[in-house]
Amino acid sequence: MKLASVILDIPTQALDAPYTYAVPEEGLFAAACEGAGDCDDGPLGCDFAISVGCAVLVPFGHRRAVGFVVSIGEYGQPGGPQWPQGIDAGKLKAIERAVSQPYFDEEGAACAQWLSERYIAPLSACVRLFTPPGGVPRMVHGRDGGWRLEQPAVGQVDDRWVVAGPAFSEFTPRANAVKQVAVMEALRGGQLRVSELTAQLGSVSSTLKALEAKGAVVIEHRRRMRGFSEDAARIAQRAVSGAFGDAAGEETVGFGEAAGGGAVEGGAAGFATACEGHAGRSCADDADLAAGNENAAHVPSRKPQLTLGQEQALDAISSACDAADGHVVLVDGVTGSGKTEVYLQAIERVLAQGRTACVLVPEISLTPQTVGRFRGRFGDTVAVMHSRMSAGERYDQWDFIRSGAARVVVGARSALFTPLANVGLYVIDEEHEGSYKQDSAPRYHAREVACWMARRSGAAVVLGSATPSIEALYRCAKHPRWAQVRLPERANGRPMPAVRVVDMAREFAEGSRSMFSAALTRALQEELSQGRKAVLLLNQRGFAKFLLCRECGFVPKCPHCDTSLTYHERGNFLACHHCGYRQASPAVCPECSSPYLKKFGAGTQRVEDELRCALDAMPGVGPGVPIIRMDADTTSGKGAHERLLEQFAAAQAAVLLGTQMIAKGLDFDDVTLVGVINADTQLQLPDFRAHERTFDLIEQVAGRAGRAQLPGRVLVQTYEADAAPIRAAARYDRALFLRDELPKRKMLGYPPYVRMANVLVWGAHEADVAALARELAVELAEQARAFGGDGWSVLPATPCVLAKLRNTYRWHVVVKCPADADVSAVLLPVFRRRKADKWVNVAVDVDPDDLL
DNA sequence: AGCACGCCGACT
DNA sequence: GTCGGCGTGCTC
Repeated sequence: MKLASVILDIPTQALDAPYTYAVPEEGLFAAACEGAGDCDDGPLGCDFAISVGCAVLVPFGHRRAVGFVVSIGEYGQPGGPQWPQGIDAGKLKAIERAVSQPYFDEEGAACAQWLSERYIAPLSACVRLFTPPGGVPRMVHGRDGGWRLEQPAVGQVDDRWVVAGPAFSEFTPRANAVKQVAVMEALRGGQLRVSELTAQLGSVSSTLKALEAKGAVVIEHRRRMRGFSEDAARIAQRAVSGAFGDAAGEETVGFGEAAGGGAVEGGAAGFATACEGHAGRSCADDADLAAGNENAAHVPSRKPQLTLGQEQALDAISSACDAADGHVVLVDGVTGSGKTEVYLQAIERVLAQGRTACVLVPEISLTPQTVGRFRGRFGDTVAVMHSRMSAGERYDQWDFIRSGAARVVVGARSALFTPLANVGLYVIDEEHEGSYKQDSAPRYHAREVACWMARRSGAAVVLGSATPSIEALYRCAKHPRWAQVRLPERANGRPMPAVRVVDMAREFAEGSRSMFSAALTRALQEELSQGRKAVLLLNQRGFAKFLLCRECGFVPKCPHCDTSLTYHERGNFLACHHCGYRQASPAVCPECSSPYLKKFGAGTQRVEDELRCALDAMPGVGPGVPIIRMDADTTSGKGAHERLLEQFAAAQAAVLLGTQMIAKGLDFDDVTLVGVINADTQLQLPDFRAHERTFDLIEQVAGRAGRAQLPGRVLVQTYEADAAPIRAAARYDRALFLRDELPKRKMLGYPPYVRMANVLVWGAHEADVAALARELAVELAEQARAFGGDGWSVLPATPCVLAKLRNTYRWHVVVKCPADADVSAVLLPVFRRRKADKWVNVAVDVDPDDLL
């Protein structure tokens, strides 16, 4: 008997296990659709073969449910589905039918399984990562109270095209058939969309019908690829206005050609052959899906001469690829060292071997410029996947990947789960970025998933960063499969801009109350009055309130944890959210007795107002110099991000004022000044990664200045001028930073010296939350003692730093174990046997990015 | 006794 | 997530 293991698409803890069903013999073959009247299941209306990765309809209790097949095979076959415990043969039900094409293969199923165990996450959530954007079939309540299967709203869209028919050349319309003449005339220039024809000539439907009956034209339905041409148009515009990607040592590669436009049939053939599986639908013209991005056609750009460092990096990557065992190469290169060019050439080699490449980029740097660099080199074989695309665009890209025509995928972390076959190389750019960690279940880290996938499939992983994570550096030092390559020089030979640290405590002592120091004000005036541009970074991360003495820079710290204490308005006390220590809030600075103890936190809006006043008062600057503000508020709309950058690029002198999102990816030749308004906020976050993030941020943002011929300078305002991360960043001295940071991490028990799991507990009633968190802490401690052993510890349950968020109270329990221990394996049983609580939620964050 | 409600467990 | 079984407790 053939069995299938099915994960139900019902996100409930009680149902989160594989269910075994019998596979009906006829279900293994796709039955051809008999006729239009037969199927009421939506647009596809056809049967699919039951195989791994399919959505299937299964009987479940008294109803039917949708699930996903994760394994299939003859009963008893090793590795195949298990016979369910306590179920006798008669009780085993059969899958009703498959309701979709396969979304993933056996490897995808294995990955979902691994994810659920590694990140202690629901299987259904892990499987869902692999499903196409726009959704999957699901059971819904009908109006009559019954249940019916609903197909996803998002699917493919077709355009109707008019092409010359078999009798095109012989046919001459009657002279008074004005529209027919016009249509025939228009067609002489080539095929056209019906919509274009309608726009030119008005209603043409009856005309076309008549022409089609005569055989003069044929109306074809062809799939449309959404989103492509708009993207390409924007890239072209950008190329003209002169702002482009991380392209040190290169001209505006590829963009110039793109601006010219013109249709080229690129990469289409593969899609046409691969799409024969679309049952019951004509897909001969799906080739157009790939070719339909008319404006996006690129002439492959020429390769620039590599620097010695780039050559070495490329060699290391080639060896990693040859090893075919999940080797990892960390490309540790300063901003502007030409990491992207290394990726491009490494990908080229992988493609030449017939394999594909998956490139991950942080969401915020996934701009048209970034995509343009890849399309410039690999043309229409590049698929793109990120959250700012519409569901339709993402669906089309997903399907394009599944067709096999896409050879390179560039996307955010979720691009790992697209159906790209035969991946030979995973590239993770800006590897240190926090956005590679998903903040909902499964809380995976893209780096870890890529490494797992690479190991399984004999691929290699390239990590790139100017500021690699401490974890990555540590693994390069310890792990035989990890290697590090340095690119210490910019590809164009320009020096890194000088960084000056401005001591704001001293400024304050000298009587300045402004958030802009005298040095920054002077620098702004000098640069802007000469028609150059400035980027100001407002570091908003770290909105947890803390106290800071404006005279000496003192910040109250926890005596046990070396994290800053968080200020609580209600009750006026300071608390450590790691160990629970608390003390009354001091009235004056404990160090210098100053009464100027400031609660920290300032919004972009306020900074913009103050900056406006400052600029208006400057000789040679004044109200004519625009301030372009980029933060979560001003970039929410589709394309807003690009629009703001275009404004900045187009302006003469201008200031770009923004949060984190301006720290990377953007690259303007005429930016000569970079200012960090408040380097401290992040530094003082009560979190173990606070110093690392501060160091990273300054290094990253410094790289934005003086990238071309004009020298750049960087001003970093801080109340903590002596703090190691700031001093080290100002000198581009990572070793100095690590000498300060690593001993602390080791002593206090933080990564990379330990592994952690953060057990989050949240709910509407704090008492319930606290009680459950304490209960869990006890249970986890017992489990750790029994199955963990030496080097394991479970910290007491405490409120999170962000103790109340959107009206829910948050507590957490931190588990630590040795760096080489399997924290998930020990904790998993505790959470698998736990029943869900009605009022209080629990989630586990394995290898958390922060403990907030 | 008859019924409303809520909790618990099954669901392959 | 949904449903049915069963216990509790209230009402006729």
